[in-house]
Amino acid sequence: MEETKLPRREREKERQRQEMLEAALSLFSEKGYHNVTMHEIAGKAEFAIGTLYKFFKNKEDLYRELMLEKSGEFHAEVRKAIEEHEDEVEKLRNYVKTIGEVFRAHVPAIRLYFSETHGASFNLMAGLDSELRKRHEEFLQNLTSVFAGGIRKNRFKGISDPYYLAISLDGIISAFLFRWIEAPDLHPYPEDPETILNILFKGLVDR
Amino acid sequence: MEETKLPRREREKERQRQEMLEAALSLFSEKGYHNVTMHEIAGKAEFAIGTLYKFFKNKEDLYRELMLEKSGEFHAEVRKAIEEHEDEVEKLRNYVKTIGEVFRAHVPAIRLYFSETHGASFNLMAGLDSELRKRHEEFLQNLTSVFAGGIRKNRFKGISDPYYLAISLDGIISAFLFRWIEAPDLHPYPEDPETILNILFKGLVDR
Amino acid sequence: MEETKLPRREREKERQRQEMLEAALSLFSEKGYHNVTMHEIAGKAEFAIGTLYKFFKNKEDLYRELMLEKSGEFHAEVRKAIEEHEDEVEKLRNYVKTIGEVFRAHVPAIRLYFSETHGASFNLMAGLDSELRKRHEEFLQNLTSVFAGGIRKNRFKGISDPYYLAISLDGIISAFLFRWIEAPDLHPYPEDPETILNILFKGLVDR
Amino acid sequence: MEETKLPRREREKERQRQEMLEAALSLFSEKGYHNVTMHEIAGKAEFAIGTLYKFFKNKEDLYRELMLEKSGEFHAEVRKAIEEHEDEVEKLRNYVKTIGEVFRAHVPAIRLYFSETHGASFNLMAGLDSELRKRHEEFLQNLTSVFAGGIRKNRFKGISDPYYLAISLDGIISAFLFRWIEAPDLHPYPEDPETILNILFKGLVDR
DNA sequence: GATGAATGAGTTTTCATTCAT
DNA sequence: GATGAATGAAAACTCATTCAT
Repeated sequence: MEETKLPRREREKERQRQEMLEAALSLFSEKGYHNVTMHEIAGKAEFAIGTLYKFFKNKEDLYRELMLEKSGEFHAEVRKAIEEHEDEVEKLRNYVKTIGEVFRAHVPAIRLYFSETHGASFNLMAGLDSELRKRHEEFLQNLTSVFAGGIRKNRFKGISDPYYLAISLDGIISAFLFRWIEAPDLHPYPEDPETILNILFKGLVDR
Repeated sequence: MEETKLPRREREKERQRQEMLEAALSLFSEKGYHNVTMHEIAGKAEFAIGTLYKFFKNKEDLYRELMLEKSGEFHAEVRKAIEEHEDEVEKLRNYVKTIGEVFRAHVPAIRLYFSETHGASFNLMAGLDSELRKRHEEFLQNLTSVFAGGIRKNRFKGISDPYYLAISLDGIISAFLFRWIEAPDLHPYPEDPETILNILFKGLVDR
Repeated sequence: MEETKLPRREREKERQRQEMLEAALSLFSEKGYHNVTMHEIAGKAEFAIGTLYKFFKNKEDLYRELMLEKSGEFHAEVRKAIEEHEDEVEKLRNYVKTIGEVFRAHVPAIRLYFSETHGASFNLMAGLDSELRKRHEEFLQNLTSVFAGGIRKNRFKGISDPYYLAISLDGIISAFLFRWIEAPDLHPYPEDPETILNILFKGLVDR
Repeated sequence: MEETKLPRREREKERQRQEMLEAALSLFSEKGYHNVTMHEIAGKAEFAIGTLYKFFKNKEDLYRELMLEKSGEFHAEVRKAIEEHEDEVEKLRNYVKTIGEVFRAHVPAIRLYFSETHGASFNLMAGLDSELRKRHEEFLQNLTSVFAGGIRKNRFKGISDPYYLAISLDGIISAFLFRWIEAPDLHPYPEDPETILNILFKGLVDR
């Protein structure tokens, strides 16, 4: 019985940490990093400000951990989507579909993520930046392998470099998703993954 | 000689304004809006703080005017690139090439632009946001017309919706440029526009 | 013993608040609202500037609360002086005497009070102004009742309107007190209330 | 001809000075000393800021001169009212009447005057204060003489000290006028001087 | 002599962070 | 271990005043 005590402590602690991160995410995504105070976060999470600082060294640290955690979950889901199927076309289809679902499920985190990866944080948090970028690059490598594999296996014919194809698919999807985030009703993300994939597969053909 | 007197005043004023905007741009793009103080900007532009406030009502106003001005120049150059040629393929080629040049010429402004259009500004400056987005949307409409025209004139065959093609080309280019901005040496923007256009034209073909 | 714990917190807080108000009063009364900085007040009260702002939303708020509190104490003492006695002449006598004592005890507050009620605050703080004036008007009504009562009960004969008599007594006392505030040694406030009352009672008689 | 040239210059200068003082008076009386900027005054008077500083050493100086000038006019009119008649009762009657007219004619100046003499400027402008007070004291001496004269000549019987009577009449009138300034409709200044004089003459009589 | 552009000291206010209880 | 009162550095912005043209 005694041996569960500490783990319970741990679990309790982790639960509190999550509550704080959740409060922070919701506030950051709504108002932006600089327009949220540590007191607000503590208040929303229903902890004392001192307690917040017990869990996170400072505001930047809190932000960093939040971003890393969310980006971890995010990439895990997307990577799984790619690995799930054998066939490369199916992998791509599933990727396009999954990323839409993930976005829908995590709008606040995504808003923050975009702001970090495509955006204004600049040197704000140099360290965080580089970690997120590393993960993005890793993911691009995964996607590159899918394209390379598909070409090798003659599943489809890739005239362009697989890495470039990966960057491009990522860019296309980002463009659609970014527009969707800004105005979900005006710019829906295509239900059918084919809509997006076809842009690459046969978007334009020279006469 | 007397008749140049008043214009000279005006020109002098405009020159000062530009110096202030230039200083602001360089600082904002390096450190981000919230990490730059008005004193820093005034200092870098070599004016007293009071003088800065003579030209711009407040920090937000300075930022807004900076963004609108730069985005105006930027869009003008890109639009010209599209309108310059008759042939649609040539239009696209020129667009891809020009945008690379524009980026190279205005790195700091672009960093800021990305941060505003793809980024973290949240509600910070609702008015600016919407103006910049409007311009981007207008540009996408221009690009859509190019695709639609090319298809109509049988210059190339577009399987996908022209609007989607516009979004996609924009997305692909953004992806390349964003990577280039982050690490120019590691991720050069393709010299030859064909490299990017081919991703759309024959990037991938179903077996 | 435990039950005193929370009240002690409260009492401690109130004590600090009073220290801040006291510092503010002394500075405001010496130099005037606009010539006192929040840092000065914090410094004099021996608190950090942030602590001052924990207690008062802003400078105006601090001023308002100070004035309302002091004016409350002030009016309470004077009203009590009027209500204490049965006989109207005695009421007036006691009022003239008490107001002198109150002034002597609260010189700095009085200086501020004068500046607000007879003075230069203009539209600076519309809300405060009106509250203080309301209280003064209420007090004049009390005084009017005393005069009316004295006349009704044949305690003395009032040729003039009781309300005018109230305004006048207030004006006479103010004139004496204002002069005393400016130069206590040169213009002492009459020790004997009769000196002032007699001005009204038989100051001047037509031949 | 030449000798009129300089006087004309002088006169022109004085006219400009008056325009500046008038603009300042209107703004100060409306918003209070600290809420008016030198630029506002220059703007309202339609002069350049530099020109304003040619006429007045600084803001305080402008204020001082404004107050001294207005108080000079004011006291001259009132003194004249006292001196005009032979009979002391008539003097007082005329004084009460005239002061009401002067107030009506110079509301903005009066507001400022009250704020200076009964009010909040404190040490703001020690020098000014003392000059204005000196004039007020002089005026009280004039009034004292009237009371003393009236008593001596058996024109009326003064039970109280003539100086005290002067202070009191001044206080009564101030009380009425102050109320009138604050709310002219609610608290009109008595049309008939007798209303006020009777408060002193037979306001209250012991049974 | 008039002008008004330029100056920068000084003010209010916020908020990340600490530490005694 | 949690708390939240206290801190004070730092930022945006104003405005009296000067002085080159």
